[in-house]
Amino acid sequence: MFSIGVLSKQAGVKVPTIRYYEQIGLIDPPFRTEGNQRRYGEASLERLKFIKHARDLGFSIEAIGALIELNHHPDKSCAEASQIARQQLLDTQHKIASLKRLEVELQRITDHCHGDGMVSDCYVLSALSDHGKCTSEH
Amino acid sequence: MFSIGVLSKQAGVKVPTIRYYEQIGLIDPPFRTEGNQRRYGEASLERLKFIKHARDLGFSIEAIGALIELNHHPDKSCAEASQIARQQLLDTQHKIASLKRLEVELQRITDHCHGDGMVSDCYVLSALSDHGKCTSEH
DNA sequence: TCTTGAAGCTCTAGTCACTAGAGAAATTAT
DNA sequence: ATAATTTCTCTAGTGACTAGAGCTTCAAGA
Repeated sequence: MFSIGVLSKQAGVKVPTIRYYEQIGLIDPPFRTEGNQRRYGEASLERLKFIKHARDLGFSIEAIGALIELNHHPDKSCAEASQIARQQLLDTQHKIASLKRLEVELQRITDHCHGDGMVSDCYVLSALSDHGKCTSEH
Repeated sequence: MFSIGVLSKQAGVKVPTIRYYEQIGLIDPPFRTEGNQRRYGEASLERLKFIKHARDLGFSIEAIGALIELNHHPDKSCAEASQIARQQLLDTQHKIASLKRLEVELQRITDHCHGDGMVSDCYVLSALSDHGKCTSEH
């Protein structure tokens, strides 16, 4: 049995975040000492690590909740879990593609401006004013 | 002079967002009709398009505020504008690099799971439980 | 055993950039 | 004149936390 501070360090999740996860029902309320302090066991640590890892990979709290719910039914098919992960992969790929388009535009804009002119001639400012100068959609 | 609805359509920014921008001081309060409705001119449209474009490129409201402020001093050096844009480019590149690492892990996780097994054997769930299975840091 | 200082508790409010909804008033079209 | 649409203000909600106030409990050293 360990305190919330120890759990926090073990899992790499901040103390207020753990309390927040409990508040929204993502983790179960733990035992309490007589003085009302939280005490956790190994199972809590494992779950919190799971959550942390999934958050780091970009899963939403909602998706993580669904995965945990699935985990409670070991005899069910894992099709749903697979689907959630695949969707997360697609979302990530879309974000990458979108950011790459922005990168191209930003590179073009900054390449044109060396920061040594006057504001009135600044390509950064004029490019932002005029979407027509962009080479692709975004 | 046109209404907030027309401005909204012209700039591609939703009506409540325009009011929000006014509230936080990103755009100036416009004229009002006798009946208290907002009426805008061309200058407002240009500024709103500028904001929209910069937002689409990922600039924060704060950065946009700084760029607008610069725009009010045409005789100053554009070094600061250039710096803001370069920082935005760096941020974007970091985000892309980070998302690419996540993509690799997600791809690996989903490749291992065809969704036809049982939850108890699911690679998605076990991979999320065990960071040690990851091939790179994230 | 006492004391001190760290760690814990609850609760509220703030972050960012909006978005949604209620209920009333103004404007536009028929 | 009436009906339909738009606009107004205001409050509250979103996601995923983070920060702070003011209080209590715990663990370690003297």
